[in-house]
Amino acid sequence: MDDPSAQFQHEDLIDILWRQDVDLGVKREIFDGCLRQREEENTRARETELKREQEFERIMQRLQKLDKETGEFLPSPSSVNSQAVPFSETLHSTEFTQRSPVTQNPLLSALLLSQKSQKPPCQEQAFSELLSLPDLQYYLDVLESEGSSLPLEDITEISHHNLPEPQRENSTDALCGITQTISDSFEVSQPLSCMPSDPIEILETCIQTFSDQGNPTPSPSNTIYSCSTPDNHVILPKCHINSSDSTLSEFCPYTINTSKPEQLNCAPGRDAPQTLLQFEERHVLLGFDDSVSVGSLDLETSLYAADTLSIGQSDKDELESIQSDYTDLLPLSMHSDAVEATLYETVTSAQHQTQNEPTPKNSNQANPLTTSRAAGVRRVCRDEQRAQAMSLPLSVHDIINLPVEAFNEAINSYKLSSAQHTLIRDIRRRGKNKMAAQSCRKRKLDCFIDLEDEIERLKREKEQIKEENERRARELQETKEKLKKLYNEVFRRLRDEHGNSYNPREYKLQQSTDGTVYLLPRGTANKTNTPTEDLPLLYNKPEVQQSSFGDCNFTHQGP
DNA sequence: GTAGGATGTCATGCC
DNA sequence: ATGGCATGACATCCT
Repeated sequence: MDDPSAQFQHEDLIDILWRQDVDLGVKREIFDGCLRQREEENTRARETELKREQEFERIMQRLQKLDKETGEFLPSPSSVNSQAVPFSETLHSTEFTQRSPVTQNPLLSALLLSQKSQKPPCQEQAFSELLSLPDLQYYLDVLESEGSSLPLEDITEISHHNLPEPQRENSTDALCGITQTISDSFEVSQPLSCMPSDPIEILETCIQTFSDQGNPTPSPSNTIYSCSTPDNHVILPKCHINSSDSTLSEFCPYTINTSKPEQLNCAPGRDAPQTLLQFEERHVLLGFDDSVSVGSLDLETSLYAADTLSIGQSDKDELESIQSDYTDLLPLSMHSDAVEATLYETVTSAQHQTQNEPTPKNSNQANPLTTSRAAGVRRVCRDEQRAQAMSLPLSVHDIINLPVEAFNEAINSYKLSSAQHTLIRDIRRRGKNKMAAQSCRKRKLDCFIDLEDEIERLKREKEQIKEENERRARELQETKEKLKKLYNEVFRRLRDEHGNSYNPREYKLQQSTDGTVYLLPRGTANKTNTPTEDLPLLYNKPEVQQSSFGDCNFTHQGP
């Protein structure tokens, strides 16, 4: 401490800290002795290193900012500093010394300071060695000249290429050493956002970390904030995610799973809180975004938020998909009529509002597709909700549509309870019957349509037949008229052997089936078509007789 | 409040 | 015997 003013400030700070703890029985020598012993150990080297540490601090700040490339949400510079600054600097913070229960406890404080005088120099020694490297100095210059926006890899690349050949390997090693040292010190390797924002927690973590230096066995507190597990599962105490805990949501980009996975296969309890909790955890496991999975409140918020926006068709489809997912995943225990009505109101409200038109209540202009879908939201999903509630291993679609053999193999491959077995059979039966009913109704409708078409066709055919009949009746009438005229003409020209005409009231003409025409006296009922010998044969085959009646041949027989 | 359409579900018979 | 299909009847929901 060559600078008298700096030393005065240091002494002043010690006095302030001591006065805070004097009521707790801490002697002045605890502070003074430890610090002075430490000051004696470091002396001038410490002074120069402090400068470089400040430089390094600046570097670390910029390195944290550079981490934008990973898309990670970085903590505030204060928390970053808390990680990057050596532990001795942290202890000098008045905020920590005033607030931390560790430093407020004289025994812990003394122990802490004694550890500080022993352990931290190892860390500081490493920093000193690193910062004393010539290539690191070059790296600092590069940082100064290139600005703070370069990613770490780029900076490494630049420094590596710009460095003289012998220094390149050392520079890379130095950077790796820096990052390794930091990660070793705090066991925070990936999302720094998972570090606690509370300085007290940071301090306690650091204390535990430094206390465990040299002990390879990870203590719970050592790994409690570790975010670098391979499967990205954040090891944290129970983390309740809800809309009110926005801070935690921000600082926990990876959702936390504290339940065993196999628990999700168990049938959920009937009590709503537990079901809701499992519902949330299921979302967590499925990797849903927090904004969607935080619960019904947020979903409703998102749904209603969509109300105020003018969204396109794709958005509407997505919204409906979300709604479908939501209703599909809604546990059966939540499926009371009230909840159902509320849900439906929510869904239909969103749908109506997204169409930017007034609610078509009791209006015939309601979009049939929308209303049909709205009804379907409730109806179609019942079995899906039951399946979800019973944690059936097959989807409803598969349950219904799989062939019998595949279906039996599938359900035999799982160990299902009797309730699950019954439900899966019922779902298949209902699904099959549902499709059968739909096809049956469609057939019936088609049948009605076909019958109506047949009725129309038959009506048209009937009209045609009627017209044909009328036409033929007219033709028949005309033919009859012609025949009557012809008959009268024939009868008028007919003569007996004396040249007298026959009386039409006494005789008539009749034609047999073989074409022969007979003159029959009226009142004679010739039932047969066979000509008799006593009947006058008026017309016969030409070779039999010739008569004088026109061009016809008559056979005349007297009465 | 009521009528009517749409749909789901059950019961039953048949293959 | 079993499963699927067809269909009438009823219930429910919605307009």
